[in-house]
Amino acid sequence: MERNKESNSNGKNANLGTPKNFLVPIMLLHLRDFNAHGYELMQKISQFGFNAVDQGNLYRILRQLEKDGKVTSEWDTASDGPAKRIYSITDAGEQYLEIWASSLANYQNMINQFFNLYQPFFPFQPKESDAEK
Amino acid sequence: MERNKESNSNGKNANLGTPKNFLVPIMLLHLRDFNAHGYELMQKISQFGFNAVDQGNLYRILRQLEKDGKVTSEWDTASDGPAKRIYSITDAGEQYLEIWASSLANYQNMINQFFNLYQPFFPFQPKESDAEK
DNA sequence: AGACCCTATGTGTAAATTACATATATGGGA
DNA sequence: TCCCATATATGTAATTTACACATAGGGTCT
Repeated sequence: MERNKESNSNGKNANLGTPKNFLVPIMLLHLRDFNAHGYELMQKISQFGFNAVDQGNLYRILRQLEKDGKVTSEWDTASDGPAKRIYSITDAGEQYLEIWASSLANYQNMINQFFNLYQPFFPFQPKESDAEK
Repeated sequence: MERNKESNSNGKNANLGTPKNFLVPIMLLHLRDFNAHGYELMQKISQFGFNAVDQGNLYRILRQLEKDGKVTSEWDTASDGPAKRIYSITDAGEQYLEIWASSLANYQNMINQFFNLYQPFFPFQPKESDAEK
């Protein structure tokens, strides 16, 4: 059966235009500042501006990043609760984050271009609110 | 056989983080300003900041947009060369473009948040160059 | 002890999206 | 005629995302 298309009948448009793999740089960015396990990352990231983070996806990405040598992990069995897999970023991971940053900057420019063309007709203006007195 | 992963051996990272369906709002935006056929759109858009536009993808998107009632088309057999399918945006298309705009604004904020956290360590700064004198 | 919930990490798989290759046709110029 | 630029389109593999589900530790309430 067919899944809901973007614009479904109830008018909710959940996730138009989210960039591919956007979780990747966000995760690496957090891991650059502090080591963390998946569940912890998930909570921090959900306060980042996402509607929701798919945990299955998040754990899968972590495993893939590890396979690619961009993060490393080890079990923490000492602290309370179920064992946690603590992730740390590697040098390769930081370099990869740099590449991501330049890519995001590039896309940022595209969005700006979009709004440059868009605004003349419909002055939506995302931030930087009006108040021209 | 497996396709190239993002970061391939020669260091070229073609398309990290390109947003999903980004062609859609760009195309609608252009169609809002003037009716056009696919080939024409492709050329204008390739000057927008994309490395390359997949024409198969572009034509497929146009057909899908038409199926969804966001654009309409008619053949132009009068002018030179092969027949062109001229597309026009509909009211539904313009509304859809609005939704896209707010979605892109939202993502713009996320990127800004990203750079707010990223910069303290690595002052990449996408635009708005330094010169603090 | 058993039921229940929160933490924590994963796998299975269908759907959606993108990338790459290829097919077809018109018309102009050499 | 052959080639090239224009113009539209399909086939299909690879990638990415979404949604469902599985497993397990440890605390609390009864």
